[in-house]
Parts: sequence; C-alpha cells; structure tokens
Amino acid sequence: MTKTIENNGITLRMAGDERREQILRVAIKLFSLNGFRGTTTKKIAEQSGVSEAMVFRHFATKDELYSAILDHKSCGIDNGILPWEEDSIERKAIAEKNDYNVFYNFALKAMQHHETDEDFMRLLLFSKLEDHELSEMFFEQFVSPLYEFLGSYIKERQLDGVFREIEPKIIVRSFLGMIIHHSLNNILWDKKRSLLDISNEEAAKNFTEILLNGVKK
Amino acid sequence: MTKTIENNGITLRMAGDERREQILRVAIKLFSLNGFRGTTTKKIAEQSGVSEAMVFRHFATKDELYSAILDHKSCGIDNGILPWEEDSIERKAIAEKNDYNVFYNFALKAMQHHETDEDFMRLLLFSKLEDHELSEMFFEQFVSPLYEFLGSYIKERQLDGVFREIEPKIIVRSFLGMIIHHSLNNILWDKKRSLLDISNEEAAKNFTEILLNGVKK
DNA sequence: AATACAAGTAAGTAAGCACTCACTTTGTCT
DNA sequence: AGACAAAGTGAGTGCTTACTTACTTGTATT
Repeated sequence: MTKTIENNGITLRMAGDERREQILRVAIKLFSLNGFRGTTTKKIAEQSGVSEAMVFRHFATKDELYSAILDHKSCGIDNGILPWEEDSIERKAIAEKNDYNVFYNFALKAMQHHETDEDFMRLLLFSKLEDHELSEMFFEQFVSPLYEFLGSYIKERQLDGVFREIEPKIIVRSFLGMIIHHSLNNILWDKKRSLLDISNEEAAKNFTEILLNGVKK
Repeated sequence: MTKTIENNGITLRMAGDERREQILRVAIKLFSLNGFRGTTTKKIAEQSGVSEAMVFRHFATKDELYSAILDHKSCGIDNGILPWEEDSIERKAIAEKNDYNVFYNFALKAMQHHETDEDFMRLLLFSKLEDHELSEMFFEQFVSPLYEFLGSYIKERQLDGVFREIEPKIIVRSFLGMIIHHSLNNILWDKKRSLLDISNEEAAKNFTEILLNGVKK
C-alpha cells in the first residue's frame, strides 16, 4: 500500500485510486467550464499536478475519461432511489395532500440543488450540444421518472376535484419550466442577477402560488 | 461585374459578396451544430464548395467569421424595433387590455419563432457556454427590453386592480420560463416529443390560462 | 539492504488545426 | 485581342492535439 506524502505542502506521490479520482474531479470541472472539445488532456494533467502520461495511465482515452464521469456523477440518484422519493418533507406533504408544501418543497430543493451543482448543469448542457451520452442518461433516469411522479400527484388531485382538468404533463412542464429557467438564468445568463434578484425561498413561494392558483378549481 | 455561372448544376464561380454570404450561412449552420471549437475552417470550406484559402480571403480569422454572424443574425431585431412592438395583434391586445390575447399571442409567436430558428437557439447556448459575445448582445438588446415590456403591462394591470400584487419581474420570469423551457425541450432534450407532444397553440393556451389564473385577483 | 512493483516523467509521434503564399483561372472592359 | 482585376487553388507553415514509449523514482515488504 502506498501512502500520500506531503512535502512543503506539495503533494509528491499519491496512491493510484486517489490520483484517479483527483484527475476525474479536475476533468469534471474543466469539461463543465470549457466542454469536451475545449478541454485538453494537457490542461487536465497540469491542474492535477501530474504529467499527461499519468492521465492516460488511468484513462485509456479522453473519451473514456468522459465516460467515467457517468459513473462518478450518478445524476443525484442514490442506487436507484430518486431524491424526491427519499425526501421526508416531500413524502409527508404528499401523504397529507398539502398541495402548497408538495410544490413549494420540490421547487426549493430543486433550486438549492442547482445552485450547489452548477458544474453539473453546464456539463448537461454541453453534453447535449456536443452530443455525448450524459444527457440521454439523465433524461431517462431522472427527467422521465420526474414527469411520472409529479404527473401522478396532479392526476390524483384532479380526481379529488381540486385541480382543473388540464393534461397533467402540461402542468408539470409549466412548473418545471419556471424552476429550471430560473436556475438557468441564475447560473448562466444573468449571474449578476441584474434582471431579477430573489432568494430561492421567494422564488419557490411565488412559482408555487402562481401554479396552484393557475390550476385550482 | 462578375456573374454567377452554372455548369451541370455545379456553381463554378461566384461574385465576391455572394460567396461571402454563402460561407457565412454555412458557418452559422456548422457553428450551431458543433459549436465554435467543434467547427473547422476546412469543413466550412468544403461545405461551401471552395478551398480553405477562400474562407480566409473573406474573413481574416475564424473569430472574425464568428463576429460576422452578429451582424447577419441581428437577433430578430429590425433596425431597433423589437418583434413584439411591431406585431399588430399584440398592440391591439395591449390597447384593449385583453390579458388573454396579450399573453397568448406573445407565447404563440415566441414558440413559432423558436421552432423556425432552432439554429439560433443552439447558437445562443453554445455562445454562452463557450463564452462568446453573441449571448451578451442578445441579452442586452432583446431579453432586457422584453422584461421591461411585459413587466410594465403587468404593473398596469396591477394598478387596474386586476392582477395580484406580485413583483412583475417574477411573473415575467414564470411565463418566459414556461415558454422557453418548452421550446428548449422540443428543440434540444426531447426532439421526439416522448414526454409531451402538443401543438404550439395548445401550449400557448395552457400556459396563458395557468399564468392568468395564477396572478388574477 | 535487496527486491519488486507501482507512481511518475521527458521526450517523443502522427494527425489535425488555423492560417499563408505563390500561383492559375475566369469574366469584363477597352 | 490584350490587359487587368477579381475569384479561386494546392501545397505548404508552424503550432497544438491526443496518445505512446522507454525510462526513472519512491516505498512497502522480505
């Protein structure tokens, strides 16, 4: 077993697994900032503090390095359990049919997550534009189940006679549109919040109120 | 004056201006598909049916070619007049304070435009991620005035006592979120409409109804 | 202390990139 | 017909890229 040794604060040697993970972290950061094509293996090596040869010892090709991100960043999915399924507040709100809490809590958690993982949002956008597999995987494993989840709650509330008879998927799209577009504005287009500067709580509250008043009977 | 000559359907020689515009059109297409970094001057030359040297006769550098797009694609702005300002239906709806028509017509026109100019949406996304100037320009010349336009109508209707007292910009963001997120889904994430397959008219109708019920007193 | 193996590197290679230059072809105008 | 300018090219340039090879260094175990 090799051990990490420090000398004047500069790491000299690492165990294989540690180095592998470090290179991966650097790669994720650079891919999210500059895209796949805009990131060179040389830059990845430099920022990892090793020679380019080491990058290729751990990952046979640049493509393999990209693919390894798929395993590392599992789209926020914990061994098959989706984040809204294991959120106790969300589950309670659904059980109680507390519409406001269901949508407010979902929106807030989503926007908080976007805020703490800007890299992933940029990675997703790049992967779609540059035509890599990450976006497809995310769509199948995350977005599709999400439409199912929110859609079925809305259908339930329509049967309860509380929501108007609108195609549930359109309601889901409207709500996700508000949330995702807002996050995209904050992360990408208007980082300085010159158009609109509100807290996640305020945004979640307003989006939820507009949606619920919009679909309630 | 040179003239375009055809031989067996293959264009042999073009006037300078014609060739310049053709190269620009090809470049726009390729940049929108593969991004700036993903597009080579060789490919641009090939698809334009000329040698690489000709590309550099018309545009000194690849960067200059990108910048020329800014003049060509003026973001849908006709010498300073924004599309919603010259739309007669929109102006009529605003004069009559017909809320449904104001929002429905805006949403429909926007989504129709997105549909016919997918290239521009991809170009915008790429330009933001790859950090080019196009997105900045679009933001200042188009998005900012749009918030002003919709925001001031909403404020007016709040003073009329028809809309609830919500920060107008939040309402604008909610509405644009529905529209843009829907277009982005259609163009980028879900081209096959596997999640939701509705016409622009249906989408505009539903988004408008949800928003107006959401903000009306 | 010797060994053995993993971590690490310097210095490549071939292909691809943006960009150049010396040159040829073509249409127009006297 | 001959001169001239503009349209067009082939064969480069030097640089960067992903990836390789032959080699050195460090350390845990015997």
